[in-house]
Amino acid sequence: MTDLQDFPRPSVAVDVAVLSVVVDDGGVDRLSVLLHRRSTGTEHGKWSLPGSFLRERERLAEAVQRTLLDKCGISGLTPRQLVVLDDPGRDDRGWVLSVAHLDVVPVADAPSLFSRTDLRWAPIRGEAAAVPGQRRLPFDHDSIVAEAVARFRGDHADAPDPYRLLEEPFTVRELRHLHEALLGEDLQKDTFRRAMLPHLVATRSTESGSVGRPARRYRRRG
Amino acid sequence: MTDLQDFPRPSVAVDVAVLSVVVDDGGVDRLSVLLHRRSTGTEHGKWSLPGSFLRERERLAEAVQRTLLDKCGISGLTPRQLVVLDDPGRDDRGWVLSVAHLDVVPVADAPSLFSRTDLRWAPIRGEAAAVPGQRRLPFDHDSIVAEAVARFRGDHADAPDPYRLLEEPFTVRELRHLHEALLGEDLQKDTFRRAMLPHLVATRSTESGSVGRPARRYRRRG
DNA sequence: GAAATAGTGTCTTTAAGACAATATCAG
DNA sequence: CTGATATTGTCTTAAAGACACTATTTC
Repeated sequence: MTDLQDFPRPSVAVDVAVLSVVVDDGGVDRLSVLLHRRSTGTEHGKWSLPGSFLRERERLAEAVQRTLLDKCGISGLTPRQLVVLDDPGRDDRGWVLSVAHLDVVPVADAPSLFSRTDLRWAPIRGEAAAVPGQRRLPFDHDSIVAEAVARFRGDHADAPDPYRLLEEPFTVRELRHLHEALLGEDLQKDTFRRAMLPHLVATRSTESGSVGRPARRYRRRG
Repeated sequence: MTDLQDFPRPSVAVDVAVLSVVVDDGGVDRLSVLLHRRSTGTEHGKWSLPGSFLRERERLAEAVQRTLLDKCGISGLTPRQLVVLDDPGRDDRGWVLSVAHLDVVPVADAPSLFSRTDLRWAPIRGEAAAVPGQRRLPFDHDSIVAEAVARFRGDHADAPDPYRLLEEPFTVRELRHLHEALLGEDLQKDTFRRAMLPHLVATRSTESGSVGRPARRYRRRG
């Protein structure tokens, strides 16, 4: 029988690209990624993706949830595995594999993180995080962000808000604005409505208070 | 600075679902997965996916290639990462993470592996490997096979033989037979041709020797 | 009623699928 | 020429996109 002790073992970390749609300085909804920086007294580290090392016999998803709770105070999300980064030179500290993850914060919860100085929402330009004064993210975090954004956008091609950024029930317009923000392009309202309706169930309630005909609210089907 | 020694480290393995299209007993082309069994003298282990432990500072893809060379005598393939299996109880020997991979053997090379008693091509039924006398594969290898098959089939929806099972140049009919075998369903010949032609470039050469109008041979575009 | 937004009818354009005619080879 | 298979024409059907009309609200 193979003895596990015969094999050298790498450190294993998890890194998370936490995405959401938040309002930028110009008042525009933008797909953004949550960055974290270590703060020791008055010293600040570079902005990077939240991550941490896997603990003994811990599941990867649990490690991600623990990381988000410890570093960002976020809970209740559902991480999705993306890819393993295995370049032996990727971390100066030694041989570290990192399992990259994607997770998503509901739009209602995203603004609360603005209050912290060790966290920031960086808008996505193209497929990369745009941080003033910092060209790139450390390690291979830029490629993780690119992978997360590509996966996230692809999943929105035919399903309504599959990551549940919106609280139910919502109007078709809210849904469309969300999809437009995260795809970075405008969508035709009637085509979008017809594509999404089969995946939605109407509720009794309608929007109120605004001008114009009130919009019906929907829930996701299934 | 974080000291890596503070963290317990898991063993990390790679497992590979090697797929190809091979002729079964009935003379039918079938999508199949390559299984391996340990043979010590007259004792035989269960059939399972080839796999091994990651070596110090080794890349995952290299570990896969080394495994295939050592256990199956195969070289020259290009492994693709699928998913990390992280259930702490998945291996009785201890805490072992496994990075599942998909790889593909060209149809021309697949038959040569039939000669070995420690290897076998198991046809895929549904999304699982069918092995007479063995209901399931050990560990979580059945789920790796399912994941590999799903990924492999999905990648064939619009691209001609993306994993390069066929040697160039090939006729549209050979290409269609390949796709039919791995999808497990018949395809309409004219629709298939029109879907694939944009991704192919015609060569000067045509098939010869068979009855009927000779078919033109093509190469993949790009 | 005017303005605004929701929701639908329908026409146009494009793509997919099916069927069948034509093309080119071996014998 | 006959039989076989490749290749293409074209008709039918379905989907996507665009445009405009109708519906329901606030003011």
